[in-house]
Amino acid sequence: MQLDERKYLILQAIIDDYIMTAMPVGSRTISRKSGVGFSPATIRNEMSDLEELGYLAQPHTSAGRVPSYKAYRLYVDHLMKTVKLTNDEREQMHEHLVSRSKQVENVIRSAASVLSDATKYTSVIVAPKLGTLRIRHVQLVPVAERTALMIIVTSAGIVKDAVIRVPEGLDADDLYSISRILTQRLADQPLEGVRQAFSEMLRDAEQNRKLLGEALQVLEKRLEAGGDASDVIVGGSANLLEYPEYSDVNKARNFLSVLESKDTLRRLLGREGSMEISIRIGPENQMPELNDCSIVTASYRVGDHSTGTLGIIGPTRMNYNRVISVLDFMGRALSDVLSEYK
Amino acid sequence: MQLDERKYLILQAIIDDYIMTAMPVGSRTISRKSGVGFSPATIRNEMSDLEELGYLAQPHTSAGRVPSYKAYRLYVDHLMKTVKLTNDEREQMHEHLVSRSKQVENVIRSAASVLSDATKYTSVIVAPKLGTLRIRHVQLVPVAERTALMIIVTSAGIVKDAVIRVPEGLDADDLYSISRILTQRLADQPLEGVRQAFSEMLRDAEQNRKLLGEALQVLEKRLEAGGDASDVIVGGSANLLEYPEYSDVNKARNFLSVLESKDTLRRLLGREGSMEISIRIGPENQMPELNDCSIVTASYRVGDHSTGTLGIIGPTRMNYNRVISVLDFMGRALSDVLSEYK
DNA sequence: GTTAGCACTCAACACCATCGAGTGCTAACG
DNA sequence: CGTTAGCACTCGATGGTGTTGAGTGCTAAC
Repeated sequence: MQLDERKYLILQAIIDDYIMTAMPVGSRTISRKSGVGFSPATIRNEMSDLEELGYLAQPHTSAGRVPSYKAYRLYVDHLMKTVKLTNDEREQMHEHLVSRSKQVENVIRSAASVLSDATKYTSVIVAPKLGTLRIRHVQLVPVAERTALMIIVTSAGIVKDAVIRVPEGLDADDLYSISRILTQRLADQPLEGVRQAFSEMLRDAEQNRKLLGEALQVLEKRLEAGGDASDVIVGGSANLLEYPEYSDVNKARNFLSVLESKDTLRRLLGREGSMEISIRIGPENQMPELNDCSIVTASYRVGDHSTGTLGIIGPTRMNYNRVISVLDFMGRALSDVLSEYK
Repeated sequence: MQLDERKYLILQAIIDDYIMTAMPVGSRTISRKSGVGFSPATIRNEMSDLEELGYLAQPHTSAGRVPSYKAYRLYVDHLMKTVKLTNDEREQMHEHLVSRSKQVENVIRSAASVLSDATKYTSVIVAPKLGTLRIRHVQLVPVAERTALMIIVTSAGIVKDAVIRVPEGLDADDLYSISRILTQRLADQPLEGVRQAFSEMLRDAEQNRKLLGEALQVLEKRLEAGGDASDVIVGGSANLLEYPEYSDVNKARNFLSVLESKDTLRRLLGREGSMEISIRIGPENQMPELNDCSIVTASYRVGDHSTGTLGIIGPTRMNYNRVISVLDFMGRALSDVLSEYK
């Protein structure tokens, strides 16, 4: 059996309704809707077909139908009519985003709360991937006897810092000289390439071998760890309780636990890196805990590289339309704000 | 009417039981308990007295009694027998705490998750108050044309950074010289006194007035804002859903919203600064949303100053005993770890 | 002063009838 | 031949009813 025009129309109406109400949709409801000129009986026949095709499911015999994952997939791929954000909304969001300090972490934090406010779902943002950023400046700052803070300023203005041990007897001026050398050598290198650069330096400057060795180690650890917990920011986790699908405390707890595990989130969001919007519906997430959730992500850039991800997590019956518009806009806005230093 | 020995005993037994079960406790239950050698009837009489005195309440006529806030207050003040943590637990917690990077934010993050793991409640930690920290080093790092990052290393090793605009034509070396001057002047000053120091410098060095003016402004803003969102760290928010008092979704949402508002949390925790443990039960929190919650806080020090707060938020019937032991231990452990730089 | 006994209260639970939204099928209609 | 009205059927939701049991308060006896 093929899907004809009318089946599309009806399926769309069902999904639209279900997204709003979270209640199984009956034939009468659809029939009454504007744009559909058929009697409940006709609709019932079509619904029966759609069920057979795997797009709809019945919770029980005498209930309406609910969309299946397959239906959502079809919906986001073909049926959805994109809505635009009003200029008002855009302005408001943009304003919130730029109003705070320019520090990257703060910008991202603001972005997360703007996202969750605008969508009423939970938002997650992953900070720029370190590997793709370029080093702008390296600075060693004395902290205590034989201890220094290594600060790395990148093209995104982000500061990565780490405490390292330094050989005895180096004062602030020594550290500055070393910083200068480090900066000269490493400036404009992507963090990824930093390793070779370091090894070259090790050959050159024998006397500072120990210091550089430690700095290298720390850097490497940073890189492979992929950043720490502060790099994944969650906004609006209270929103999830607004939706009836999480009024079951166990489901809600499940969801919350996922939100607390930053590693999992990073993994979930960090899969693809294109500018396009990625939508994963229910089981497509490959995580049993998130079988009833959808994740919509977009990515943002710092400078020329696509580096970070922003996303919305919500029930499968989320308002994809709205979420996509918001994410798309915010992705661009975030890229703009963060690329300002470039 | 006065509370005699037996009334204390019974009240304690009731609270202990209620903390475990969250169910109204009846006279039989108490009577059966070891240590109480009276029949249910006797206990009933005593319970009736205790109710009249305001220590107990009855949800409805034919139910058992539940402790009132007044009872919890009495409990934590007088009745509670302190339990010690096992050495095993102490070691385990300490290990988790020091295992990660030494960066202050990471230490605090670890501490929050250790706290919530150990207590099964939600933990909140407020980073050291800036005002009491001493400046160790100030460094300006070029980020882009006319933009520099001002990094302030404090006695706790914390880095406060802020983007500031600088006059045109200053290169890295100029910034370094300025940093040196700043460091010389400001080193060992508490952040609180920084303002006067700055004004003095403004008089001295006319030519850098603009730069310093901006730096001063930024610093001031930082100080009065009391830090940004990253200074309040919440751990184990999923834990709250373990308790039947939050199986009502609305209550849970209430709670979650509070946890998301970092400002509120800072206010809630930041009230007192003594090393002692502070316990606020139900309405004592002065926040209607938290009428069913208790907040137990301890403070930790960096160096000599009492500066930050760590706390547990949970239902009023929380296991005060355990929570207090854990907080006390963690307060000390955190102080040790953070004061290492001193 | 303590306790056994007893009548009373009331939430929780199971049971049952009713209601209504929704379906599938069939037959009639244009 | 597609569409629709009509109708019997299903089944969750709702609300009323009776029962159960935990718990109380009171009184009288120990």
